[in-house]
Amino acid sequence: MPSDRRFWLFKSEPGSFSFADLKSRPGGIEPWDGVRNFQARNFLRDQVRVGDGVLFYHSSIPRPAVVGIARVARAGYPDPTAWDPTSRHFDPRSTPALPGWFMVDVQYERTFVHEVPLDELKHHPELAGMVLLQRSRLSVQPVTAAEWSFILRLGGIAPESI
DNA sequence: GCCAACGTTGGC
DNA sequence: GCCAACGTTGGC
Repeated sequence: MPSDRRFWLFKSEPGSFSFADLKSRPGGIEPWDGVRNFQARNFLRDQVRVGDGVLFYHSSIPRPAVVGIARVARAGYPDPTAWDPTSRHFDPRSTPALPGWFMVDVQYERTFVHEVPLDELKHHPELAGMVLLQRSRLSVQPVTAAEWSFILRLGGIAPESI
């Protein structure tokens, strides 16, 4: 594993797009479009790199949880749904010449042996600094290497096996 | 379904 | 540039 690998947490409502949906995609790859928050956009455009680790989080369900991991298959590129008038993510301020929104591709990697629910994340002092617990609404957020390894172990995955 | 948190918009 | 209004997210 490259030492400069970064880690992220991506949120998705499983009713719209679930981790099982990701797994079933050809090659396990999904274009992560439609992000319309400036802070998340900046991460996608400037910080997220190929090979980075992604915690896949299911939100807006009775038991929100990290359910598995993915990796970044393609780094930031312009999100074409922004200039598609038929898209629910259409934004007329963004054009192919001057794109306003960015996306990455993610690829399925491993399903956790045990889901790690939000309630459990909250109860580990090691995770008290997680962005998820402080700015819960951010849909793409950084995770530290220590948080990554800790959460993988909670999920039943040996971090050194990834 | 409620509502708190908070990001975004727009009037001034 | 401030800030009130508004819209959205997401836990519960």
